[in-house]
Amino acid sequence: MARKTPLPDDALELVARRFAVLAEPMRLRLIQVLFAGEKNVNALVEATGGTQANISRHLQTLTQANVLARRKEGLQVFYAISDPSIFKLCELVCGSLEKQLTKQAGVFGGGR
Amino acid sequence: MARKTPLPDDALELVARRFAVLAEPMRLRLIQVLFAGEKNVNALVEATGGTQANISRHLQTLTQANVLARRKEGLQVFYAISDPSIFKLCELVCGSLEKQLTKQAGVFGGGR
DNA sequence: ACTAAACATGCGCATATACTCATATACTTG
DNA sequence: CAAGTATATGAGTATATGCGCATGTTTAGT
Repeated sequence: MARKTPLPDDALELVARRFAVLAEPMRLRLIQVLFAGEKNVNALVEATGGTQANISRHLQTLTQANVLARRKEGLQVFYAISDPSIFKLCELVCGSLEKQLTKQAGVFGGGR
Repeated sequence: MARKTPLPDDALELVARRFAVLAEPMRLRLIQVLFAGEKNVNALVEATGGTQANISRHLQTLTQANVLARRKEGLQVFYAISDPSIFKLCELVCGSLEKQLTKQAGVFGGGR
């Protein structure tokens, strides 16, 4: 992003939208659960403890942002992470936050 | 983030907040301008074309999130990027978006 | 002490969006 | 075709937040 030409407003809004998609705890929870692999909606509802309607909406948001991929199989719909950069994104943010929080309490599990 | 222990809700909210800070075009604009180095508020107002009040608020948000560092010098206040992970974050998102948009129009400049 | 400059902040408005409830749609099975 | 299951969506509400306007606060100069 250290480019000579500044990003136009259109591009900035796209980047902002991208970050906004990741700015909700429930969506992060879904992403985290999907790190283990593809899951159908019902499994995600149970894993997250959310309501079916709400989970469905979040899945729609994540899919429209091309973060998740949607695969329909009979009655069920399976979702999976489709953008590999999500892994690094989350690692970066977690690492940065851990550094910041080292001075304070340990909200994060153990290490790394 | 592919850890065995799932992140607790507290941590997820922290991560979400982190992303939310980066989910505003004007804040991204500020960050982009600051990639070139430390600047005072007036310079940032002129560079972004925003109002002084609004820029000041965004700077406060970014500083509270430890994305920027604040340095007071006489009448002026200088801001600079304090979290180096911001660079990689923006690169990752931009790269991912460019890939997605390759099929469509070229909103981005030339492409690194 | 007064004035001016640089920055921050209280307040109100408008908009966005996450959530819940109820209902609709799509598909399978009998 | 009827009924049931899995998922999606429309409507309404509550909360959050970005913006503009006006004003407050801090510091420098005379």
